[in-house]
Amino acid sequence: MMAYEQLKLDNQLCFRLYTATRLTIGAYHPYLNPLGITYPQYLVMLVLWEQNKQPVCDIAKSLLLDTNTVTPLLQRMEKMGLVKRTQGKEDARQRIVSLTKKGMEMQEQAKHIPECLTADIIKKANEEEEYMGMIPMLDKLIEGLKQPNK
Amino acid sequence: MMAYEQLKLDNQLCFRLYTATRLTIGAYHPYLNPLGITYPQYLVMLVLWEQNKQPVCDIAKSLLLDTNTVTPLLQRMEKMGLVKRTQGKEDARQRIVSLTKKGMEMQEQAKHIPECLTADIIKKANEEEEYMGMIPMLDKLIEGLKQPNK
DNA sequence: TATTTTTGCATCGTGAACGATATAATTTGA
DNA sequence: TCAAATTATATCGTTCACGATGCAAAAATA
Repeated sequence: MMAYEQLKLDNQLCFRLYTATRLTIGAYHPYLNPLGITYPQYLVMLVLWEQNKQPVCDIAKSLLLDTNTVTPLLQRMEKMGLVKRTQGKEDARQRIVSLTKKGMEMQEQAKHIPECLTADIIKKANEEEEYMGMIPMLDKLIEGLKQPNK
Repeated sequence: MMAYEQLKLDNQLCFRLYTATRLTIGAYHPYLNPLGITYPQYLVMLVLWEQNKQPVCDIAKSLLLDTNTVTPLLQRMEKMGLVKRTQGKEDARQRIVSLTKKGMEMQEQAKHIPECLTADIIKKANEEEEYMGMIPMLDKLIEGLKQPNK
């Protein structure tokens, strides 16, 4: 049985994206484990540190995720004492998510993570420029594909 | 409260990788749904079409995954009638995974998926060269980070 | 050879992703 | 104004990822 050339794993861009993502998220573990949060939870923290008190839908929009992913994530984070969720005043459907004291203080502990991670990647895979060079392509890819989530 | 510049979502390479991956996998849905398989299952099929009859560990190695991810995946695929798993003869610990007739026939239906996907992405996000240009960088990134799974 | 270590596979538990669906509040528009 | 459509959130079920752990077979080593 012969594989079609185009079906070979080695010719798949998506498989590379998928693998690179998994491994890169794995590289965050040494820094996120001490904080007790996962990578998706870290992303939510980034969003809230940048802009506190947001309805669930805005957080979801920033992360290009649906609420059925974000809601349980926030529920776990609330249970951990990182955020609280209050009823919206103007729009009663909305749940406004805000950082607790603990959630705000975590920013200080997290502020070196990006540079640590860059350093780790450079050390293991060399050359920073190249990775940064991917950014415009990834952005274009995301922009083109993100329609469903508006 | 001010966010540190480096903690802004917009400065995160990994978030882009993560999002681009999710959206790209999503772009496979129109083609994988008719086959009744998921994207990770499609990856397993790619591996087996390229080389039938492999122990679980080899499949896992190809995909840079651990057996605790691959085993349940294969169990589901066996239940769907795509593969069968037999005891290894030389090494009794191994489970040899092979394609069923149904699994082999699926290759014919799948052979146009890569070009369809490329066409979709080009149509939505323009310019093929750029995405292909990411391949060497992703490979280097993967190579540098993949140590744990050997 | 006997013991230790490693390897291959499996199971369990947790946390995402995401399709499908539900519910209530808001908005639209006939 | 009142029904219909939309929006914001939540719940449920399934499938991945993956850490932790267990077990038996094989390999390494004393």
